[in-house]
Amino acid sequence: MAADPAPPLATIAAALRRERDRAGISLTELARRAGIAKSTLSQLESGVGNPSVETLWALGVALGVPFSRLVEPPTAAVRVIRAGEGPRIRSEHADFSATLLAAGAPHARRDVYVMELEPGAVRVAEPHTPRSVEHVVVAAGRMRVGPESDLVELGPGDYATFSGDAPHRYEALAPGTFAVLVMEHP
Amino acid sequence: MAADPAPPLATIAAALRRERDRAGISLTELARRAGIAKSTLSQLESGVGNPSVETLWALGVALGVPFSRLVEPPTAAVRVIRAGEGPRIRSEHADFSATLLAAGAPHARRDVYVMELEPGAVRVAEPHTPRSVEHVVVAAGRMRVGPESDLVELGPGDYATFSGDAPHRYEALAPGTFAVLVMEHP
DNA sequence: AGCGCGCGTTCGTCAAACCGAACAAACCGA
DNA sequence: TCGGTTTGTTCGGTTTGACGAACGCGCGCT
Repeated sequence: MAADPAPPLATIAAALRRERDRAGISLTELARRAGIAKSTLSQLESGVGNPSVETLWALGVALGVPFSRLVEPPTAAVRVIRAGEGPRIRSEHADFSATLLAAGAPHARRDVYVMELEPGAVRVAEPHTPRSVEHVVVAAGRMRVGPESDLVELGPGDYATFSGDAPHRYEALAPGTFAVLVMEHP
Repeated sequence: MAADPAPPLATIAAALRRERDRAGISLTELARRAGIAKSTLSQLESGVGNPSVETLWALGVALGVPFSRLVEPPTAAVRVIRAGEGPRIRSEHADFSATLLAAGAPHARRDVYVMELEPGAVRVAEPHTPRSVEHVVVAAGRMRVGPESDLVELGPGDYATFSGDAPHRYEALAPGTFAVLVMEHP
């Protein structure tokens, strides 16, 4: 249960590079924003050296990413699991079953919502945090959800997941629609 | 979207102490397991000093906790949010509302399930991973859930969360009951 | 070309993280 | 009461991470 065996020297280097050019800034600029010497940053991105927490923290802040994105390895669009589909776990002696919809991304932050909406109204969400992922399970009613380019229709028990960093929508198709929404941002 | 303003010098100290005596081992012992000098550990728990990533990592491994539990602030316990309660986000121009049920624990792994069960059957779950947390939102029907010591009854839209490291149960009270279950383990 | 600017790397210096040992205090059994 | 053990803290010495300056390179001006 435990532990991460490998000291993440290389992981940090990779994460640092990745996040930096995602932000589209130069090494020099990042060093300036983080208030650290660019020589230090250079070495870190080269995979040598073992930064102090303060240093790495400053970089996390400057990059606008949660600290631990820099230290833990990376992760993984659009899937639908219809009610009754998906890997099922059955109890042998009870009327009970559970379906695994999404295995935990190791270090994602996930917020759980209940969402209610009525037909006619369309909620269009502007893209948020890059690499954020949304999960929806419809509890009652019907709804159309997903990225604008790939809308799907869901009924009770249906599950869908898609990237939150593109424009997407929620639209009820029946009165009394409500759903459980899990927003996962890295 | 960003950032954690406060450098976590003190957070680390606190987390270190907390996790260590949760493990029930002495400072000396922990230092030995982690392969660091006990003097170093002593200072870290005192809140002075700014550990290197390698050092902190070694401590994380020795304690059997995911690295970032040591650097991010702690979290919470057993709560019920009834349908319609809780902080609500309303759209001003649509029949839409969302309720935040659980703010993301920074680095929890969360698995999302849909669970169906019929009355008469009781699913009793043996405790799993320490510090694991379960979230349930009932989609349809009624169910009784929670730790054996504190069962609560939920209807459609109701939400409950509780610790998964104590014996707990799921029990349907009405036919056609199904729920969304989020299991979060650190 | 010649110049200036910003990029990222490399080199010496200094502060500090880490270490090992020595330390007082608390605890336990004889 | 008195040794022996274990607790966690404090004290020099060594290693090393972070800094600033200097460097080579590439690009866009004039």
